[in-house]
Amino acid sequence: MPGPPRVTLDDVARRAGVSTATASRALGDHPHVAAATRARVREAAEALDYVASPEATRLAGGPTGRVAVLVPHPSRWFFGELLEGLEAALRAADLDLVIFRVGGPEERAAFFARLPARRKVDAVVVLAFAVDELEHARLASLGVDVVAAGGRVASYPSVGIDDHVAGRQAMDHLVHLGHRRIGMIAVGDTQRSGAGPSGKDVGCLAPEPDGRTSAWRAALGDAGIAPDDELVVTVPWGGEGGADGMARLLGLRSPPTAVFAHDDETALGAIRTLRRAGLRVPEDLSVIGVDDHPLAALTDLTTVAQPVRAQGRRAGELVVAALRGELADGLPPAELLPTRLVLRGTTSPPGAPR
Amino acid sequence: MPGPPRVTLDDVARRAGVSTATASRALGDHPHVAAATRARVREAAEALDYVASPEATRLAGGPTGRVAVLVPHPSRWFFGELLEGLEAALRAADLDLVIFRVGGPEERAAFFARLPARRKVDAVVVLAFAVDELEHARLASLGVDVVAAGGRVASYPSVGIDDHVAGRQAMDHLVHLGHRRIGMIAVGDTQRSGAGPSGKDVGCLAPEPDGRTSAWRAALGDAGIAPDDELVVTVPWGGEGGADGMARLLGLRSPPTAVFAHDDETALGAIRTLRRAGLRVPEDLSVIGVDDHPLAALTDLTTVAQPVRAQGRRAGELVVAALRGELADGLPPAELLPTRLVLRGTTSPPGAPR
DNA sequence: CACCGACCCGCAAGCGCTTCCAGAGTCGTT
DNA sequence: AACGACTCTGGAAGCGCTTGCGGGTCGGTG
Repeated sequence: MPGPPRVTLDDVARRAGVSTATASRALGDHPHVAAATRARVREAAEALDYVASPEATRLAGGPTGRVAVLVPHPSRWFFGELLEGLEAALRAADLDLVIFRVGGPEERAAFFARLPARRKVDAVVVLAFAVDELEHARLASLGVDVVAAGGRVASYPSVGIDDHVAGRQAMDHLVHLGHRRIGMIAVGDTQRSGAGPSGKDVGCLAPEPDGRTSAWRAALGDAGIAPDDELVVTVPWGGEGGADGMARLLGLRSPPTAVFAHDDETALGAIRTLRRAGLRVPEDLSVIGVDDHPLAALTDLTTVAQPVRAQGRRAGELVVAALRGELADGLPPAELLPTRLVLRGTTSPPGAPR
Repeated sequence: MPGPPRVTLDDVARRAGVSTATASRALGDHPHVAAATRARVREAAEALDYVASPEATRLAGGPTGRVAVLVPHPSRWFFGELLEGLEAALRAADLDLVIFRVGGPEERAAFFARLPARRKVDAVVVLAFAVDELEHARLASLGVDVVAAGGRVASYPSVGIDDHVAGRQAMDHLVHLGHRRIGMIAVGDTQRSGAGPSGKDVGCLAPEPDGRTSAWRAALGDAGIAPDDELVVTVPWGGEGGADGMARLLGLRSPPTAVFAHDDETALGAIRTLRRAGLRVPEDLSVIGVDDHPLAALTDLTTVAQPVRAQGRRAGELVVAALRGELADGLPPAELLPTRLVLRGTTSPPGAPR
């Protein structure tokens, strides 16, 4: 399968009647190339349907035009959405996106040990997971720019949401409705959360209070309610986790009248448990999540919406800026996109139909 | 950001006391290299933590080690899952996955017009969408192998499920429960469905009866029920589409007692409409979908499960085989993975509580 | 004991592109 | 009118690796 005869830069140059060097400069937007010449070369390239060989470009010192993205779970809505935004932004800048799945600890270890992205990309985007010191060092050894999206990793430019604020939006809503005993289903999946909002460390492997959980505590405190740690259960990510968490909460001597779930899928799991237990939502128990997953609208779930795709897009833009060397030095920028409470049918005042 | 000083093959060769050529052959498992020499070179490479520059390797005649994947909607579970399986299979073969989003017609046109993958990849994987003749030609001009996953594209090796069989599993279940008036919510999104099961054409843009819809008709026929075309509504993909479809079905003079939705998300949308209309599921109306989306389990939705990730993985394996030139000539293989009815709580005999 | 393969190995020619360096014009200035 | 300062372009040297080709070595034959 030799494919069609490849068009080389020399072909373009010849057709445009210039040298290879000039052709290269013309195509590369270098200064000191007459506008007319540049146009002629462009035209020739266009006519020949020329595409530079990434290998040769890179070998000769140029950029690869590729960026790697480290994604824990491509099949989850959150990551898919992030990926979609990222791809759009990078594609607009003519960059290709190479994906590397780093799900479980083994895959993760394998990735950082072998560093398969080595010398293949110009930048790396880390999607929503904490990076420990060792990993940070390995990444640094790649010698490329790194950007984090969907979560914060101190020391890298990043874009995400303020988990604490999002958590407050959810909790305050519950508190305003009159709930006093509010449970929280936290997710222990470190893959999912980034470093804490004030995380000074490179990463956080210890389950240091994540923003959403700290919001639970703070909201309660502000309302003059003593936080009861029994009301916080930590489960693995996913619907089943949420279901388990709810079951545990229901098993308490004094169950909550409302539950703040780490995210929508967890919330949906919690709701299934409630339904199976014969409890009505929101009459008997209110539930709120975070994300505004498309299925939240379908299941009438009250939630705190976050602009996921926009986070991906913005991260892509940061990458482009970094590659152009346009990123200001000093503190890496940490952009926080706004979240918004979306009222639907799974929350109501305690003990009262909506 | 120059990164660490790179170790070249020459360094390794020098350390092993051989020429670059020999070092290359030793590392590349070529014949005609003395075992002792090979060992010495290996050792030197190991000691120096040598990693070949993929660029140089490729430039010198090798393959790129990259494969492109064309995906319509990365954020949808179905595609994410496909991607995940694909990535795993390719990574195992040391191939990188470059993603190209080809959602709307414009993006699609842009992709095929610019053919950005040209010379950048060794193969292309098309995820679950039909390819028209023009596109097929463009793809062919890339001179690379093409594989389809999650849907069939005649003329390319592919892996997917038999939509007709899956549809029959769903429909037969409904028929066996005693339903006589069964509606179908089909999805008009051509992105989602591949060519019809008997598609001889390269692609199918016209909404030729897709497998699931033909199954609706066939199952009814086999049960001695005259198919009423009024009961088939076509909607755009997604929960909202499903909700609309259900509303239309409910508006019929004689509404169905059961509904077969194209997929789980559509089914979930349909259920929302039912709930809002005050109808109970499955007591008043049964609903079944296809996919076994993780949220189907959470919402207790009866469905026909399909092994999505496996489809991706298998497609990856086909790519690897193709790259090795191991694919038998002649008819491109079209693998069909099995689907399975998953009984849950949204179906029951008509007019009777479960 | 001379001769022929089989085996290994080194030399060197690229793969396609970027970039340093220098040459040839073109202007503007004193 | 002459000279420096630029602007634009071409020549050529790699980037790191693969591979065809030819020259040594060695063991095995007649």
